[in-house]
Amino acid sequence: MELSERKRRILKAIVEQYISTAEPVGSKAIAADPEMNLSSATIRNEMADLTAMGLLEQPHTSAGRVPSPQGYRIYVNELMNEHRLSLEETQEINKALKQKMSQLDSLLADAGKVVSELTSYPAYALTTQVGRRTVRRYDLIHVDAETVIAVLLLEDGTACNRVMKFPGGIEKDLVQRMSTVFNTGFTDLTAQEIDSTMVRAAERTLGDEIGAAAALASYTISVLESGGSKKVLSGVSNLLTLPEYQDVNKAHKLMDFLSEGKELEQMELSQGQEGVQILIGPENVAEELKDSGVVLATYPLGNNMQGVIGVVGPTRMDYAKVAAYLSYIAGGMQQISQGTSPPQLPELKPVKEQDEGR
Amino acid sequence: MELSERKRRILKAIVEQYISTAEPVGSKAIAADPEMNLSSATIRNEMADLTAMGLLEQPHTSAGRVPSPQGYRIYVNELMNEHRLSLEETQEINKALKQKMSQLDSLLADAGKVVSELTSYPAYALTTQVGRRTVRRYDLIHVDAETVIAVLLLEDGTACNRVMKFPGGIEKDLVQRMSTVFNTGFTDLTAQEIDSTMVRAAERTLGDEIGAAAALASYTISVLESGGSKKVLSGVSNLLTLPEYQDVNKAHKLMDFLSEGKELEQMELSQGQEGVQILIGPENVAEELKDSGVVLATYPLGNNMQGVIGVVGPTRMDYAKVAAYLSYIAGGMQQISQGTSPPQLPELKPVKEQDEGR
DNA sequence: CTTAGCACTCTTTACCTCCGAGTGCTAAGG
DNA sequence: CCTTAGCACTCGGAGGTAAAGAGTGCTAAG
Repeated sequence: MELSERKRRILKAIVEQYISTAEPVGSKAIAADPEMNLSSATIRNEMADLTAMGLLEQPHTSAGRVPSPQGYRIYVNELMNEHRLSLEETQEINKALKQKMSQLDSLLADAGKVVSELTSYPAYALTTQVGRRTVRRYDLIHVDAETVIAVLLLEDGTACNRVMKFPGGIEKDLVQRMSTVFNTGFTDLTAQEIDSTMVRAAERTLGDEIGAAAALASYTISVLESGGSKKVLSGVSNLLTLPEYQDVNKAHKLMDFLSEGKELEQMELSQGQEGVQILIGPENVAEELKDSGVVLATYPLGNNMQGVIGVVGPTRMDYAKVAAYLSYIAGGMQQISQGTSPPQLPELKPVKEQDEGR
Repeated sequence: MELSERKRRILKAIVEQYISTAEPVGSKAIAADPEMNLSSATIRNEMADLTAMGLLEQPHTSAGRVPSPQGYRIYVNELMNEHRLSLEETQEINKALKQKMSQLDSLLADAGKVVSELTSYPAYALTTQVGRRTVRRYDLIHVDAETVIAVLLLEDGTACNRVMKFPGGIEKDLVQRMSTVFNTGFTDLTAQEIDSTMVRAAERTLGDEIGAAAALASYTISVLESGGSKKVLSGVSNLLTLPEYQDVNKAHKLMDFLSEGKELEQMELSQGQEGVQILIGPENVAEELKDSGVVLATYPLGNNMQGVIGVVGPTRMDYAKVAAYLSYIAGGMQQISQGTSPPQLPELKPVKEQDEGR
């Protein structure tokens, strides 16, 4: 069936109404809109059509309609007005970001916090590595008889360290030889390329009986695998204010899922993508998100790194607004990370189209 | 009124029953205990007394009794059996800790996670600095003509690094001398004690014209100022499984409060204290915790640092068990941070007495 | 094609009653 | 004098029913 202009207007009205009330919306409520010069009966007919087309759903016979994920999709792709950030909104965001813009590490955390505060939904902030991640150079500092600091300089120019303790003591000589062995044998390798035979070989070469090589190798792998990716989750408890999560069980499941950080996979999927993405209900990969909505904004972050900011909420989320916020903040993050000052003007990318998700 | 031996036994039974069921407990339930050779009528009389003494409360006339905060206090101070960790329990803890015991940084986070998983309550892990925060040792790694990695080993045993770029190039010799200068002149100083005259003096001594010393000094200050206090919260969503937080509103308030990290003040109060502390209901300073229980374990953490692990739960928490867990894990954390291997044997400190809280 | 009208469906809410758990009190028994 | 059996009483929770309300689909008329 064709999606007439009128049907589109009705769908839009329904989605927006539902977004703000979280209650199934009936024909009368729509007819009440002065913009809509139609009687409730006519609207009922149209709604019946929209339901038949799979864009609306009916919780039960005598309830109003609720947008289906497909309905949301159409709304997001075609019907949604872009939310223009008001001057106050941008000022608010700028203020919040500026206050916290002390360090990139904490910036990430704070960006998440800002987003979750502004949107009242849980928010994610994370960085991921796009390309090959390897160690360029090892430095081992022998601090005292039992302590070594391992410093790994990665190919992307960042360094990380770990204090390693060897209760039985560790020889300075062993540390030095280990440094040589690792710098020749373990550089330019990804986490996958390091395997236990290599480690055992190194142990033999070194005469290492205290597992020092193994410890260093496993640290290396953990660093490489962590993908330099950091992630921060903020504002989970916001879920509890939403009517859809009044059911403690439901809330608990989602919160658990979020704190586990598993949805990272989801976000990794979106790595290639640029700009703002919206994932509605079943379009999400993770089972736990099948009836939630996710809005993601990605931004480049130098050195093969990519930042992602994400918001998780009910399917009935105010996509227009959230997308605008995320887009703006992602832009700000990018600029900050490039050392330029925080953004002063709202600059919105159009919301990206994307496949219909069944 | 005197607290007879029999009353004490009854109070103990009531508290324990309530801890495990979360339901008001009636006289019959207590009388059913074969240890208790009394009829329900007698118990009722005693319960009436205990209620008069303010140790029990009655939600409504025809419900059983619930321990009052004072009742808990007496239970915790005098009646509670110390929970001996079973072999399985210690093994479980050790296993969990060992798996995660990779790095002190993440150890903190992981300790919190372990605790919250083991106890099914939200858990806090944090370190605070009691006294001075200083650098113990500087290591400078000259990577290439333009690049130096500075590694700072702090007094608390953690290390941090930064990659420093000098676009005009930096001499290996300068780096080496700088290392000496900083190791002699800038260790054991707090952020406040480092001032610009020192930095200028160092620059002169070094013949440093590229601001290397200044860069290192400012990095040092930023690290020291960042206040080594870290805190991690885990397992908040566990609240939602508890019957007392089925009320979404209540849960939300507490969760919000916890994520804000405000109760840190609370924990700071307990800084001086050693060992395990238990704070019941109104004994908590924070309004939001007035009907929760908090168990805290503190442990020394190298020079001037102190670690705190805390668990927040309903007043009806299994204090004996939680205290045992925390005490054990705090002991483990301390040992790990001192570089010895993870603990193998349960070693419990007696639960500390403490003033009655009004 | 639109719309008023109407019968019908289904949820929500209020209200009521009944049941059971638990109490406090009294009186009898050791 | 303490313990215990018995009993009347209280009160919250479960279950059931009825009424209210919201919304629908269909029909027929404009």
